[in-house]
Amino acid sequence: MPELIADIAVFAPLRQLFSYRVNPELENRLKPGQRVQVPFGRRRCIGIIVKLRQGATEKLKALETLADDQIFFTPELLDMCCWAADYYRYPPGLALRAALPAALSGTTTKNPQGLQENCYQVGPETGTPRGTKQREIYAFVCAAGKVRQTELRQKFAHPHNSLKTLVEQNFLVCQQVEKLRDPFLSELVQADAPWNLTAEQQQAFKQLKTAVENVGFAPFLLQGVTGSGKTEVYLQTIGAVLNQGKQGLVLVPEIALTPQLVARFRARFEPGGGQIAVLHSGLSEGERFDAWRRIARDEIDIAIGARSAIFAPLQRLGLIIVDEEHDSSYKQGEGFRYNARDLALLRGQKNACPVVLGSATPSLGSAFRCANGQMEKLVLSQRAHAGEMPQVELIDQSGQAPEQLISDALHQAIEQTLHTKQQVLLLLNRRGFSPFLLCADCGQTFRCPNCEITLTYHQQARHLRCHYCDYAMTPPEVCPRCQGHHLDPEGFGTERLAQEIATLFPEARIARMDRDTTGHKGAHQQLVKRMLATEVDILVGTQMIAKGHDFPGVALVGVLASDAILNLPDFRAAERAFSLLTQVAGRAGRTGGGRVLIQTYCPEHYALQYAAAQDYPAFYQQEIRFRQELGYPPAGFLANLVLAGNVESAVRQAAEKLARQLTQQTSAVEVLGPSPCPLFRLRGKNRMQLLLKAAKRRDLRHLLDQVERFKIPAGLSLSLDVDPLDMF
DNA sequence: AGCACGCCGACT
DNA sequence: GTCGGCGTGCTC
Repeated sequence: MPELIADIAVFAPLRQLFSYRVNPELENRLKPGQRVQVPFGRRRCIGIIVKLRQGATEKLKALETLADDQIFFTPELLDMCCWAADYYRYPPGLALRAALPAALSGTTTKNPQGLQENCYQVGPETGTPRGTKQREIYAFVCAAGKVRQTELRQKFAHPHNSLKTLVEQNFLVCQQVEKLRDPFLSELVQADAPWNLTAEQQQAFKQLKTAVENVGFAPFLLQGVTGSGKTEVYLQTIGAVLNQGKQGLVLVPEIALTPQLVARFRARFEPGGGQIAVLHSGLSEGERFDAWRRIARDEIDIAIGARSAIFAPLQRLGLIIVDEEHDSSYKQGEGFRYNARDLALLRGQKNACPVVLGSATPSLGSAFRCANGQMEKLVLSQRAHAGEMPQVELIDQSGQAPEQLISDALHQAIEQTLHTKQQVLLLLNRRGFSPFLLCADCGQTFRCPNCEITLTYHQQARHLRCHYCDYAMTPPEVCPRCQGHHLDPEGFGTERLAQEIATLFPEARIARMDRDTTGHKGAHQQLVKRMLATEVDILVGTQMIAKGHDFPGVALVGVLASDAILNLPDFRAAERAFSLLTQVAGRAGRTGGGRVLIQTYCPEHYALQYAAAQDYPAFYQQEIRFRQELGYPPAGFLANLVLAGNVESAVRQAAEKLARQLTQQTSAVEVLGPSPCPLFRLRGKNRMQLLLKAAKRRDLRHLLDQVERFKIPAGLSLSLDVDPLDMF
């Protein structure tokens, strides 16, 4: 007797689907993509219906209940997730779970309510409050009407006690409202009309508009030099999408770093009634869930977000934009190791809509696709607003004393720039004060007990910190080995650079931007604002300063220790360096006539040469030849296997055994290693890695099937990264 | 992942 | 005599 069966991806780390009987009363209410509760072993579990079919149900347990009244997976999205789970070798239930906001990924059907917060308004008492602070707050609330506690916290330091008194004395009344602390939505934006396009922008827009109107998958690479106005092309193309009654999805590398981009979308579309959902990391669980739910309820026209927004449940998707598509943050580095840029192309296929990958320095993979005719290239070679491309010079440091951090040429250029009241950016891709503390007497250094990498010295915080696991310790007064008193910081990080710059240019106003100074919320935006208000003359920072924002006042960019970027043990080091240097160079002279000085010990390196010449095509030609010769992506395919465990010898033995077994299987896949991971011990585990390299994706996939059959010894874990971006 | 079963050490 | 350590086995 055939009855209805639901195949369900249960939220558990298991590779198969599980089948359940559907009782007649639920039969008509079920659809693929729904979240349901099922009995699973001795407990109940949440899962997603992947498929409904007819079949024999005798031995099956029955599906229990629906978890929501909405569906968070459209058929296309569900398809994409299942494909991705298979491609990235991740359990389908966990892959689908990763596509949901945290609030829905729990193991119960209980959904969160939006968080509550206090909201104050003027109360019945009409006198004057006693304290100065109380009077200030009271006046502020009188002027503003209803004010949320969040806002008061921003305006006044620690208002809590004053507020309590004001409420007790009936100056204010307090009520609970749903918390809304979205920094993007609390800021008002000014309406903005489409700008006039340059001839190149017009050309690109025309093609994109045609693609948007001819329903169907169409992949594009929008390659535009920094300042060429890619955003305006996005905006007008989205306009065309909305005109078609469809929705746009915009992915950005790190939303916290791109408030300006979000502001432009809001300015363009909100005045006309466009609804924008911003999915950023600053949202609380409840807020994120609300934004998600609004998308699922089809109340949104444009969704903007980082990596995970590729799973936004848009139903009338008409365009996907991946901004700064080369950025490595699109790749999730642990758990479900998907790449949102690659999934964007897949989702475009499933949803039959165009996909635009935008970048000034496209990933080699995307450029390769264009070269093979799999993707159409649109080029913006000119800056949109007057500005000339900056002039880039390489400064050869090889003859210079190693302790001289700033070359004479850079020193002079900084002086000159300060003299003309313009701003300077200095890039040093290493935070902290100095990369290590060294005993001058016996050579003792300090390493992380978990990761064994050297601990970075942070002077301001007065501690040594591991930049991988965040372990911290107070530096000792005397050397623990020889009792000497000469523990000296060696080398430079941004903190020390800022200090050094302050002594070299005592009259300059200096700020630092890196993960240490932008830790708390809003700090990054604060720094950007100070730069824009020209309250800073020299901004020192890590690669963070190269991302996302326009600083019109910057006339000089200096790059220190560019070799450190170039010499990372990774076949993509040159691509990274080229990209970072080009991006940071683009920060100079957005309004014309900027200068970029790159200090280096190997000025002949092609990545530096072509970055200096701003010649992407030439860089691509040379780099792709190298990849082809060695079979690296995009000319080949990689998977990285990592065995981890507490016992070093057990990890080593298992890795060797696995390597032997895989080598015997096939000659179509090269098995490299096993070798200790670049960070052999990370977070206390011993780790060995095996890199699999194949010319054909099929061969690699077949070998990965074998990997899954490998019996992992007790106490060890094996993780698998398909298309790894970095091999740390 | 959970949550059970199972087989060996120190406690009222 | 038990309480409880976490090894390993299973989940439609």
